[in-house]
Amino acid sequence: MEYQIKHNKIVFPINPDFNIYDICHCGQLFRYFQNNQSTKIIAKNQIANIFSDNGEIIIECSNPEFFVDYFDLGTDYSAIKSKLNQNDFLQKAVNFGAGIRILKQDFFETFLSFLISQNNNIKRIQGSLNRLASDFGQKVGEDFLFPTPQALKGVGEKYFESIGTGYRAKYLSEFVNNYDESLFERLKTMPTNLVRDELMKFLGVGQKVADCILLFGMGRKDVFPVDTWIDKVASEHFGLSGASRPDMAKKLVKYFGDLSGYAQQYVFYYKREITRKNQEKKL
DNA sequence: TTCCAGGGATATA
DNA sequence: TATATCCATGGA
Repeated sequence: MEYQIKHNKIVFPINPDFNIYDICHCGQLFRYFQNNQSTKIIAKNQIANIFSDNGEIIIECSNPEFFVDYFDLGTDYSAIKSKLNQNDFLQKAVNFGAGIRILKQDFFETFLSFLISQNNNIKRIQGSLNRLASDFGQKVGEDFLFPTPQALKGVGEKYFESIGTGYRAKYLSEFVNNYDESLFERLKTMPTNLVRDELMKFLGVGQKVADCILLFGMGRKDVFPVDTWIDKVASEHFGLSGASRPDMAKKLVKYFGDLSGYAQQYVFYYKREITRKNQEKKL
């Protein structure tokens, strides 16, 4: 995507390949805050305010290079979408969530976020993560950055229970106390299947959580995380009814190849939002 | 009140 | 290897 960096801003024309509402609501990040005027995203130790003005999208931040990478601005999403459009269901999903981008999020933050996510709902995940940030993250103005691994060293199960993570508190405590900064460096050049095996050695990490960490925290697109929503779609629209979730993931990756991660996000967002809107109609 | 949420650990066969 | 049960908790 064509963009310009001006002082503390990234600027580009409003276009169909970037929609901040789609980006925030497609379930890949949890620490976003929206009002009528703008959207604030806190990612790792960086803060961005995103708004539109005079036909342009403006991403205001102190570190533009960080957010050029974060929003994956170097990737041509039009090309990806036109390939996915060859599938009928994907065409609807892509049309619905046309402004999605797969964010390149921090490994440690993604790991913690998706440990909390299992058998949980997005509202509660957001609440837990924001309480974690306000208790252990650096304060910048009225905001809190995501806590560093060092800041969370020694934090116990009781604390994680107190921020509403339920039975996952044990997983979180184990992770922050065993986390080694060299982990990401060790994994980042390994093949996806081997990385998945390594991630699944952590308590509380199964294939789905591992695949989310691979997709959102390691930039791997050859994964298709299968959660309850993807399970429904795979059963209803891809002829995979009755298959186990790992089997669904395997078949979906075989079909979508290196575009799997993108396809998964469009499908997840579409299915979840359509279901939510249908439920609102019934009220 | 019951069901569900970006599932996984554990026990059992 | 495959299936059944249990796990905290807030929202609908």
